[in-house]
Amino acid sequence: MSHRLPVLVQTPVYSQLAGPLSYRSELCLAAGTLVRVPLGKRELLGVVWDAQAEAAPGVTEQEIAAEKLRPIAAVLDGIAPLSATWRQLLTFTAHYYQRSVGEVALAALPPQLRDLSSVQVARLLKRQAKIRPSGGSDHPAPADALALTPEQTSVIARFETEAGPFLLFGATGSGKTEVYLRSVSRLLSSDVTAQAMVMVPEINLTPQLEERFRARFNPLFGEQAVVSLHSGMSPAQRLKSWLAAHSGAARIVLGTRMAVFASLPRLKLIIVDEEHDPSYKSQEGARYSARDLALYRGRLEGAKVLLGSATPSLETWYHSRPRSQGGRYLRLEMPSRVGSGTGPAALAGALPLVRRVDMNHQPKKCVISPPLLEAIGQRVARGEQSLVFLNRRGYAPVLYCADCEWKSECPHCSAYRVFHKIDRTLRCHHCGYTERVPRACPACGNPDIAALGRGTERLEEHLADLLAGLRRPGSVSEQWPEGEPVRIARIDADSTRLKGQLESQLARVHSGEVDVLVGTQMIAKGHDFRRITLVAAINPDSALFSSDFRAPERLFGLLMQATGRAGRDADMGGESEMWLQTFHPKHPLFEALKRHDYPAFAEGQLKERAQAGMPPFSFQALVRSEARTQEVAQGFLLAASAGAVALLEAQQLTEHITLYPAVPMSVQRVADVERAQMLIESPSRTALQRFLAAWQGTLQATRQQPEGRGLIRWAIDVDPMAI
DNA sequence: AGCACGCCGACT
DNA sequence: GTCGGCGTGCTC
Repeated sequence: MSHRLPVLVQTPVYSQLAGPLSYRSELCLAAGTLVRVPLGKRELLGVVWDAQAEAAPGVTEQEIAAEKLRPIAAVLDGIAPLSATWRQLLTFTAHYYQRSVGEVALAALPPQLRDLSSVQVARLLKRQAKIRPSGGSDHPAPADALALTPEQTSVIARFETEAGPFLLFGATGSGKTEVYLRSVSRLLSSDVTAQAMVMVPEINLTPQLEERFRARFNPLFGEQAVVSLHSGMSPAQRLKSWLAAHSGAARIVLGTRMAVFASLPRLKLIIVDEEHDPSYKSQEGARYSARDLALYRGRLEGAKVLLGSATPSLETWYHSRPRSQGGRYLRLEMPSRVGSGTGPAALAGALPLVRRVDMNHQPKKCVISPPLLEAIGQRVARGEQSLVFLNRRGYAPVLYCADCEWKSECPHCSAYRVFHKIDRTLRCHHCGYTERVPRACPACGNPDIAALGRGTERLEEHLADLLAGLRRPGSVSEQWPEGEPVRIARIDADSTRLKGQLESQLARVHSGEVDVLVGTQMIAKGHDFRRITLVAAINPDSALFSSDFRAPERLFGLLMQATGRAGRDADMGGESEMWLQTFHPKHPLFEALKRHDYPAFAEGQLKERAQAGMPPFSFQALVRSEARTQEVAQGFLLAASAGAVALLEAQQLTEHITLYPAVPMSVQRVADVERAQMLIESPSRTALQRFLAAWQGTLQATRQQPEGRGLIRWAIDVDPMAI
């Protein structure tokens, strides 16, 4: 007897094939089974899906005659079927973010699984089974013997006894990672099959976390206990990690946002470190938030969820207000820094002093104000390190001709090309278009073209100039009778492009070889610098008056994180400083930062958001469209919103949904493609979801109509990060 | 999305 | 006379 099986393959929503496809099979395969199926001339990886699954939004389902069904090509029977909760997680993700289930589910599997034949997979599994080591010894994890601070002890106790989800609100350097390690350790020792997932925002941060987890857990649970999942791994490594997690052999999965979709049959704990980080929101394909999905998945699977941050997202902060006021997460606080135990008790764990330099009272056009320069000089003289932070890479953001007003515009984007002095190029940071710097103005021939503004390259050069007279202490030698000159290093996306460069640069800083480190936000995140006693933000003002309502939140988080880089060694903690050069020293954001007072900052922001009816007090979605001309891009959105009005009437949602007009995106043209967007807002998440699901069909239909002619693509971004 | 079929321009 | 441009159409 032959069965009719629904199978998901990787097809996008707008392909008319968005729902599961039907195939014939002699075997009645369980939902979740991986198969290979023919589609047209191709053979694709598919997942047997649940029979009752409804069609994708905007697609009308039609039954295909039994005799026209094609048979399944192969069954990957070495791999256990994906669980019902995994399927539910992916179904939810697809619906919530308005994509097809096939696209989302197949993208969540390791890419190599899609290319491998069933024979190759079987061979691989055989090899894996052979090398599987037996579990580790039952020695207690060595580091679990270390003393915890009272704050850590109390947080762990509450985490164990209460339900969550939890927000671990801990200052930088308060020992959040130790809490993660301890919670995982307790779980895995008390439940011999339990699995845990730990997410970090960036690939850069995984090696250092992986090292700590391996050191702690490999001796206990064997070599396969800890695996990583992130896009920097080779396809083969990713498949291996994925299979280890799926089979239950891996007890701990570390990874970036993609890890939230890993198959973990015995998942009991999910940790989201630096939960506020925008990297958790995907900007490609399904625009999912791995943090939000972690919470959903935790609820679905009965796993505890722990979000950690020193500067939580305002959404999380709001949801973690006291339960008596309607809060849904439990807030656990660790306000104090951990002292290393070697320094004087009074200084151990002190937070850096925040100093504001009022740039209105400094020499005009100075980049490093005299008092800051003086302070950096003092650090150099004492053999301490400084970190100078500027969120703009390259030498200068624009070249300019004073004679004819020519500017280094990108011919393909509505943006300026950035001058990179190192290789004498003009580079567009949006489309990558690169040219050699012209010797003279390309418009009028004036040989005297100027660099406007500054990036990290120029700052590095400028600092070298300013500090040229200084000598490193104790460096007098035959070669340097007056002592060696100050050493400056730069860390940004350009100086760390090649593999291993970031590591070697960081090693130079750690060894004390570098006196002053210049860099972008890359250096503000996570890296544990021991000898830095001064951090300076050169120009943090630009984000203060941004049109993006989330800009202050991001700036505060970034500056707080940067502040956290200073004085992590307790011996120096009390004397370390964070310097801010600003034209608005009295701005409430800086006032709160000075007091290290995130709650006050958050309260102010939440008040503003509540008044303006913005998230978390409302829910948003963005439709973006791309075309050769701005008229077509906006015309498509305009036509689709006309359809939306009728839809809202029919759904009786007119009162609950606000449609904003289509506007050009802030960077209107990228790589010769014009971009437009349109905001949809609602105080109710359910109403927004209902509307979007129905509107999906209108958007697809609009594309076929005259208004859709010339449209390159469109996409919905639910809960967008930036508007 | 892939991959076909299908009809008009510059090359061996 | 062919190779190849990408415009529409189909895939359980």
